[in-house]
Amino acid sequence: MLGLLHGSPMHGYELRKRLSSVLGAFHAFSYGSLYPCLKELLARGLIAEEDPEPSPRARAGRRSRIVYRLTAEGKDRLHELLGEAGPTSWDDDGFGVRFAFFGQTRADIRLRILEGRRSRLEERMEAVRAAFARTRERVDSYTLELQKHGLESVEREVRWLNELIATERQRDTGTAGQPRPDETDPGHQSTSNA
Amino acid sequence: MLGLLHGSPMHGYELRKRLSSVLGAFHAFSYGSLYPCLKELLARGLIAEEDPEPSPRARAGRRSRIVYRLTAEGKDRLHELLGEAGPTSWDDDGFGVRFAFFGQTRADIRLRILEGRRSRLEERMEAVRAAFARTRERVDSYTLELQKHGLESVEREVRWLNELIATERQRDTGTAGQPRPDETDPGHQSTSNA
DNA sequence: GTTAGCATGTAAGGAGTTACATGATTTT
DNA sequence: AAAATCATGTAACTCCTTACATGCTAAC
Repeated sequence: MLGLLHGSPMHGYELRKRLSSVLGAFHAFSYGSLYPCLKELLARGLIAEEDPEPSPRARAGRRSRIVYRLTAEGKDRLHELLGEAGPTSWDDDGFGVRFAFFGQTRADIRLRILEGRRSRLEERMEAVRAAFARTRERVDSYTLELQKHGLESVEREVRWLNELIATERQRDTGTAGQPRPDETDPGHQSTSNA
Repeated sequence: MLGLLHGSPMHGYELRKRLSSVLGAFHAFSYGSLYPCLKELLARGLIAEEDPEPSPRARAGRRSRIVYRLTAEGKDRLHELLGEAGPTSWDDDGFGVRFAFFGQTRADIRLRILEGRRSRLEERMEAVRAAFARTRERVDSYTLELQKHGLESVEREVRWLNELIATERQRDTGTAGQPRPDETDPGHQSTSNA
């Protein structure tokens, strides 16, 4: 939520829609948790109500939408969270959220997160492969097929991470002094950029 | 848990280890939920305590391990659950569990579950692609890359399902009268089978 | 005989959902 | 003006985890 509000001020209802679309693959939140969360962030001073700009046509008692914006403290906390190491940044959700806001993250931290995620996946692969070897003869072929598919998915993600890491390194060393604001896109093939 | 106990009677501690290895990719359970669950299944009569076989060396008050076995009612309930249609059988967890016990599931139900999962994934892909087209120009390249990777993962699973479905259909029509207990393995490439 | 790991259990609490309640704005 | 949808919020509940408490069994 802090990450989305960093982009632009928003009200809760829209926040939820964006949450579903940006993090849709990982997680969505119901209003039952979203609004209490906004409340707490407000109490902690990380976000603030945008005062309703006194535009010509605005009615006095207009209190339907409540637009929140990120405070300076909120910005600090956001970058603290995005840069945080540890288990929370390696699991599916934690990594996904951090990656989604890579655009607002320092290059060295990006690299650390990508590498952390890769190590974690490699550990998991080793564990699965070990269990694989141990139980190979005792499980039916469906279980085997499932495990194989899972393993290949993880292998695929590791290859993806390798590409991203290579691209990050290249950008780091190759264009040290000349930041290129565009061209942030790591080796893509088809998606037409506008 | 019913599925694992269908394989062979077990005590809670071991049940948890198997749960982690079979469903590891999807979910693991802590003892704090496992033992209460066993208790409830016992109360509902779906499992029963295996009476400690009076082996020569067994002491009287031996109450360290409690081995549970599936009752007839438990077996019924298991097959009812595995064959159940609806959302619970299409999400990641639900499908994973059902697939893991395909060996104990009727062929027509297997097919229905595979096809249900495929439809669900295809719906999701359509939704993501739509969001993709809508927001393409407004998101940074990292978000785009993430969505692309997610989409490709789903596409990969759909291809996997297609293979499985084809294999199921083949087995259904091709070898109607002659069940081949081995050769259950659908078109695999590398894994050496013992 | 003491440490390490097996084995069972419970109580407190975190995190999020569902279902409900309410009102404002836009569309038909 | 009715219906749909936008928008905010709360209370009860579900599900699971963490942390703790307890004893057994095997190894050194």
